[in-house]
Amino acid sequence: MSRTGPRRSESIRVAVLNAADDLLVEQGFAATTIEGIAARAGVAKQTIYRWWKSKVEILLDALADDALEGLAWAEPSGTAAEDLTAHLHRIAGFFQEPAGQVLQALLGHAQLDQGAAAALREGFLLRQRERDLAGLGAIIERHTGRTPDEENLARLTDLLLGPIYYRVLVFGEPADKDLLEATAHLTLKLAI
Amino acid sequence: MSRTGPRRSESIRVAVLNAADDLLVEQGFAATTIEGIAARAGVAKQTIYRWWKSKVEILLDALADDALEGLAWAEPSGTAAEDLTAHLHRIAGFFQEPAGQVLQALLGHAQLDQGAAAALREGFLLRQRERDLAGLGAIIERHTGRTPDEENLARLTDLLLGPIYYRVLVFGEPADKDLLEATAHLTLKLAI
Amino acid sequence: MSRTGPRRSESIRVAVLNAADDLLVEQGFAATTIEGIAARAGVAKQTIYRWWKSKVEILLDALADDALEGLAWAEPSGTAAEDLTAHLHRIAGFFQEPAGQVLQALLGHAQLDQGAAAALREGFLLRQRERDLAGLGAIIERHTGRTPDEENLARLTDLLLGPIYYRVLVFGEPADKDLLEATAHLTLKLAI
Amino acid sequence: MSRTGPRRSESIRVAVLNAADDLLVEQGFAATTIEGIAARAGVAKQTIYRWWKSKVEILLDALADDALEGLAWAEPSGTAAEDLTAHLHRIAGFFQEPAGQVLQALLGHAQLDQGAAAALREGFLLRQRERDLAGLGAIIERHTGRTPDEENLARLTDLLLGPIYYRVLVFGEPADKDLLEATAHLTLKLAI
DNA sequence: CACTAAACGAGACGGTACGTCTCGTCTTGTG
DNA sequence: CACAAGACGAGACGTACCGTCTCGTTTAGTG
Repeated sequence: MSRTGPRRSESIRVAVLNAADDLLVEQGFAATTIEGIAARAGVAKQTIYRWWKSKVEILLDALADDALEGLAWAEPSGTAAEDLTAHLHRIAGFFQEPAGQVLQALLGHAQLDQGAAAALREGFLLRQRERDLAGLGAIIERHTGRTPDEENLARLTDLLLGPIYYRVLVFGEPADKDLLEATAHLTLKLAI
Repeated sequence: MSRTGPRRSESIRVAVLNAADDLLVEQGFAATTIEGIAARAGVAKQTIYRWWKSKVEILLDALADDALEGLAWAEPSGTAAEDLTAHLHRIAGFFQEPAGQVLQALLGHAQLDQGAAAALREGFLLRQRERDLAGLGAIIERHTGRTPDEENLARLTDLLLGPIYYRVLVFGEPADKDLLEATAHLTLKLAI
Repeated sequence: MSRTGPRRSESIRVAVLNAADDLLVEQGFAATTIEGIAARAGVAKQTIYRWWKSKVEILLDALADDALEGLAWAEPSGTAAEDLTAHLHRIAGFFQEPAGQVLQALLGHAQLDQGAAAALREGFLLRQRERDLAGLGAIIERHTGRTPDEENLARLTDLLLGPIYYRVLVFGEPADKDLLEATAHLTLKLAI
Repeated sequence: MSRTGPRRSESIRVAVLNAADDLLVEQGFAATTIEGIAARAGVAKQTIYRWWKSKVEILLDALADDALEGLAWAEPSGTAAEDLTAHLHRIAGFFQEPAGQVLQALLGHAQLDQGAAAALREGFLLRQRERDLAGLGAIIERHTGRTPDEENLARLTDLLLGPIYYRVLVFGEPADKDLLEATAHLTLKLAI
């Protein structure tokens, strides 16, 4: 016997996530307040508090939809170097998009708040880590015929993704083409 | 003709920087408020606002003293690989110390606030970048006898430091020994 | 042709009135919210709003049953002074009972809300006024053989009841025995 | 050594009391919210909460200035009956003025809230009671040459003021001329 | 004995005000 | 004139109820 009464409104959920996204891109993280989101989404504050605990949760929700796509690995389709370089470009481009800015903000906030850090990890980063390991593993396997062991794969992933995140998070600017290619080649060199 | 009246009190400056440092480590960035710093330092709020524009500036000030030391490159003293690995360990250790936590917090906040990002860049990151370029350049030069050109050196620095910052900023945990060594070796391989 | 479907549930009506009564006595008027009444009565909010417009209406409903009895005039049975004094004691006692507290709260709220004042007047006070006029009139008539004219009777009623309400509403405490007796005697003195 | 720093702003105090007064008269007690008072007075909410605990305290403060004057006893100047009647008219008129409406609202709210009742008692009613006892006592003394004992005086005061408050608080309308005169005469009759 | 049709529980929703918190500015008197 | 103390305007916080609304479910009658 399912429960009675009205169900959670999907249109509200979407409106809130969009409002949060928009505010973050337009005004930045600090100005993205629950009140602001509520006003922008045309929704009562209490309605937001009913479904989300904090703006971090909202942004995490918003991220879940968009980032999985933006950071997805394409099917291997060329040489290993081409595939890797293409993926790095994909990442660099992602951080220019709204969803990428959301991720960047959440990563920033995670440095300042243990709880947010844990939530981001559980809600997004670990999942993404799996996909990164799998994506890189698939390319290596296709190229060498062998599946790298877990430990090596993890290390290779850090080597591959480290520099690009470093440029974005520390210097606030996307990595340039040459760096991406160098990173891809170097990672491959170690992988073989 | 020098002006009359009391001059800026150095003891207040130190008390404020220490209070900020302490609060950040003990309570985190969000709880490190100007009000809190003032109370902890036994100083009036207005006095702080007279000399600093924001808590970011205070922390930047605090960082200036400590981080330059914590992230300094030692004189080359062994093989290139040894020197690089040692420096990476130094960095990893730095993020466990108070000064490292201040830097981490400022990097986090920089993702959320354009102004803070610029201030951090001007006040610390660019200076540190120079030192990283110089430090890595010196090691390569000692090993190969040749000075790498600027472009290559920048790329090598990103490859070297990227993974370690990636692990700290994205996963909130220090890079493990193996990753550090792999990074150092790989960077060297490309450098030669 | 009478309509189909379930009829208004009497048990709900009683449960709501009791819940309201109880809450008022236990928690006070402000804490007597529609939500609280609904929860206490085990009833949906909408069900309450279907049958009552406000908590004032609910309390008025609750009063209707009890207060008519609590403020009723007994049959004249002794000397006029005795009867009057007895009735005043009845009133003083009434304000200690739950129903009396409900009336007191409604009188209080009526000072703050024109609509509630009107509702209380229509729903209770005017009816009670009639009964007070009649009750006092009957005693005077039995004592003097004459029926006082309306205007005089109204004035006498105000003189009789004023002090006791004054003590309750202004000082929050029941009138003492001596005041009640003095009031009764004085009213009689003027009546003759 | 007196303390440093800014002092409480008297102009703010006055602005808040006036705003509260105005709102109460224009919109009623329920619509007289702290937020509304703050907005109307051009003052931050926090500033209100710094100096007053609730809107009741604000209104009490507002009352303190005005009501002492509005309910003051004039110097005896005619016959006792004239003086008493004049004072009753004064009271009746007072309830038509803003200050009177404030008192009426506070009396109303006192029925609903123990704390407010106590505050009203302490902050106003007891003081006023003293003045009423003294005022009536003075008139009686001038008329009879004797000072009534305390107990009698209290009873006489209740008899004198009861009916007029009764008409206002229970029926929401001022007592008519005849009732005031009858009350005054009757009280006097008992006093002698 | 279906077939209405309203009553009912549950509770989501847009609002308003609450009382609290912290911000950055401004004001006042002391050393 | 730097400083402590702290009042002040501003505005977001998270909570409590408001009164309205939408859902299934339950409960009479009517045909």
